[in-house]
Amino acid sequence: MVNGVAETLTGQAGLLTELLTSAVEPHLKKVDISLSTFELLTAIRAAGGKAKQVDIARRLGVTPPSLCEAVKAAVGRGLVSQVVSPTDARAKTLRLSPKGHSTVRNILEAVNQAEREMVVGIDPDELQLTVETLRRVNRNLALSLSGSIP
Amino acid sequence: MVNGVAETLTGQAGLLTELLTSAVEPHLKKVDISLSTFELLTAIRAAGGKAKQVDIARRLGVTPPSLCEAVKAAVGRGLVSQVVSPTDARAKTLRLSPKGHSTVRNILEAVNQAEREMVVGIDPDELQLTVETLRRVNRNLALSLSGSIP
DNA sequence: CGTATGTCAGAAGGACTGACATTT
DNA sequence: CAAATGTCAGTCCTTCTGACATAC
Repeated sequence: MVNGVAETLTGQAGLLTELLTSAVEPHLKKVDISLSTFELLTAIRAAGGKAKQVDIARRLGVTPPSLCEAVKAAVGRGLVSQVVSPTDARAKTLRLSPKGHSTVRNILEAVNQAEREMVVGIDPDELQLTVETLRRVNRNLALSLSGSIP
Repeated sequence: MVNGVAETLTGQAGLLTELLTSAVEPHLKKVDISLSTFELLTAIRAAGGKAKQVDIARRLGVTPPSLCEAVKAAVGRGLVSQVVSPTDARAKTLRLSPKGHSTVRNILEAVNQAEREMVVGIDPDELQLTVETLRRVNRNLALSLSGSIP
């Protein structure tokens, strides 16, 4: 096996994201929100009320029509508001409503608690080193990825 | 921020799996196979020709009817063969055909190359420690997850 | 006039639930 | 007879592509 450590590394990283998703799912179900809707809300939140729909679509990696439907549903549920841009009458900027804000905050609180529990009993320096190593791995991967596009 | 390191840890782990998926996607498209089909093939391969459909369904986390359709498609494309179990006439065991085997092997080769490239220039001991840390994090997370089910 | 933005309409993929035949 | 296994039928959700109106 020429590749053992890297294999287990990706395996454990994948397992981590899978477990974290499992930890969040019950809280999403509790407020009857799908994972993709949650990602939409966090993307809007991260953009800070300054993003047009096309920007959010790019950030989420979906097409404008797909985002349009998702936004329509979120608006219908009172989580998001659309505002026509003052500087461009074609564009609509997205903002979280108060309800949307509190919903995201509640779910993120659950995520944070899972994150706190998962590092119990582990040396902070060791964690820091792990994060650094993952960063370097990701940089390598992103580089070899962008290099293979042409 | 009480939770900084853990946040970035999950962020970097998520980024790693995302990047790895991006690295594999072109190779899947090249042989016109979806990610879910690829996961089906690897699950069958990992089971070593001894698994019934219901076992594979559990491993993949889907319902038996869903697996049934996926299997039907894979059989139709000559990637998988169904064999009625000698010991239980209700059950069908799944095996990869030669074509299925070579398909999986080709894609895994691409995955392995991406994995090799992503650890270039990183100390093997550091990688080993990172894997160990991730294992412990995952164990913590799995525990707190199973503990919150009742 | 060509481009950008959002939206509508139709189609496709993937998964689910419920019902069912067969076997244990 | 009750449970397990695979399958069929129908539905739902999500995303996509293509076409279009409006604004830049």
